[in-house]
Amino acid sequence: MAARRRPTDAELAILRVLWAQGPSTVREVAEEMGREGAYTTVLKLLQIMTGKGLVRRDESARTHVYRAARSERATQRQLVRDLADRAFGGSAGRLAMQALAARKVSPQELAEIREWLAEQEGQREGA
Amino acid sequence: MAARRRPTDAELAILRVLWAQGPSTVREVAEEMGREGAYTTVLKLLQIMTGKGLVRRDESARTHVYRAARSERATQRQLVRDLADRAFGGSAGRLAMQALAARKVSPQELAEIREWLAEQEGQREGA
DNA sequence: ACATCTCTACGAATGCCTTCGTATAGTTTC
DNA sequence: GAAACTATACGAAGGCATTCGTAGAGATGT
Repeated sequence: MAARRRPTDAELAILRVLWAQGPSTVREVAEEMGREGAYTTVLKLLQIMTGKGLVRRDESARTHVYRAARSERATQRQLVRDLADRAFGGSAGRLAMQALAARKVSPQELAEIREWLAEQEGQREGA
Repeated sequence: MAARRRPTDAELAILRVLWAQGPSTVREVAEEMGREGAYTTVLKLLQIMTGKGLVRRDESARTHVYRAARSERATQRQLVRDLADRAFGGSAGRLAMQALAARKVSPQELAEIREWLAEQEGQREGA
């Protein structure tokens, strides 16, 4: 198995479009990205990403359709783990704390965290 | 002012040593990093990092002493913001949730999060 | 003084990322 | 069927990251 590398910036930008729009053609991706992506640049990136296994390509039609190989969720988890390892001594908890301190957190997110915390405590008591 | 770029992997590895050990010579950094860093490689990196403003160099002695220009905290915050922007639509809260889901969180970290949450709610009620 | 050790500086090689231009082939329109 | 359009493939350039070798200045020990 190949060691998993994290997506580069340009690759991530493309993945974001694919996650938001679902399977897309080169043109659809390029247009969504606006001036940031000349058509052939996006095409080249998608070809490279296909080689890396970051996206899957449907070649049944002449105009190929690309989709993200891994879910947004899974990719986010990978990126978080990676950052935790590189800059937080492997501690996801400390990373989370920095994230909470770094920006305003919406009420909804606050509720989710409260819920998560309650879940954790429930497990603790249950054990 | 130059736009702030995030430290590369190799740069971050060196910064970790400087944060842990405090101001250090090239040799001290290289030895701490073990076989990962041939002496001149570390030297070159530190020279480049000096140019970028990532580290400060004390040249008063023949053997230069390097220290991190920014605190570990501040750098972590920058990296978290950066990742939030690139992969979480700018939402630090969602990043935090993924971090909490990604790895086991220690009891101490759990306590810190509980504390943070209480603080948030206190602010809300106080307002 | 000489050999030896340590330090910095510099250059160059390698490889990846990103971008874009051009070639080529299939499709549509008149 | 010719022209115009749209698609993929490919190559190459430019830049940055990373690594290491070598040169040369300064210190040290005998």
